[in-house]
Amino acid sequence: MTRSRADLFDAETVAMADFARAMSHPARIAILRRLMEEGAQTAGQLVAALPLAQATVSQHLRALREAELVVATEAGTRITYALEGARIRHFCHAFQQALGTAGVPTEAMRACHI
Amino acid sequence: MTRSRADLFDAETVAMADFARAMSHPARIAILRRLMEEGAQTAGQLVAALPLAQATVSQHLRALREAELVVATEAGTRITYALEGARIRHFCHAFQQALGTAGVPTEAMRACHI
DNA sequence: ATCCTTTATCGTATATTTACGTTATACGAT
DNA sequence: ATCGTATAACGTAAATATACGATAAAGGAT
Repeated sequence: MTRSRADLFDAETVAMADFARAMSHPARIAILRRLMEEGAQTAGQLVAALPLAQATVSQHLRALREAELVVATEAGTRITYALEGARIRHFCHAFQQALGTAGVPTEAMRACHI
Repeated sequence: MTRSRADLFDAETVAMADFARAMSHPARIAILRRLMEEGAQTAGQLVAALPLAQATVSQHLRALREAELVVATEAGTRITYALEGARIRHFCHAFQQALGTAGVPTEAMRACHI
């Protein structure tokens, strides 16, 4: 990957790839799904819920923070994570727009019963 | 990643992560977007459209094939790639369902003008 | 038969990711 | 002040991903 990325592809394409990459590990998907289902959770709660060492979960949380898919708020010694709802929705929508209608019969085709 | 994956996470979570991983490189996003916008393309057309060597594009196409996001059909010496529309739609929908409504005000909240 | 085109595969160098033990930091409780 | 808890950051080994030249395989054209 010598020096590819922003130089070689347009910004929108790179942004979509970065978003997908942030989601490209089961642990990170599991974290996001859990935050969605249970609401905000502390790092410790997430560690307890995942089959990985604390250091590893912390590393995945950093990746999600850096991709701005979650926000962390400190309260004393605890750190609570919550979804960046707006940003996640934005990208789900972008994917839906860009790719989510692939091969869907058009109005005209359906009108003709093709 | 010593031996994680299917052992440690549920199938749905792994499937979503695998889909995201298949999309996690700008070249692969660019390929998918192009197939969406221009319709099916030969490998050669995709090579011409991307700032990467033929071998590299071929490798990205294999990744997309293995993730079943595209299908290849041979015609003589040419190989034409097309989107696996149904599968892509399925996952765009799955992400929308699982994460795409994060932080959206509920009916009840909106009714109360919160 | 020979040559050219098209595309996949091989080999390989480099970069990135993942996992985890260990250590550092910072807060709260005693 | 000391100790325990909660978390991030460091260091590092192993696995994967990325890029690309070179080569192989298979059709088509002459």
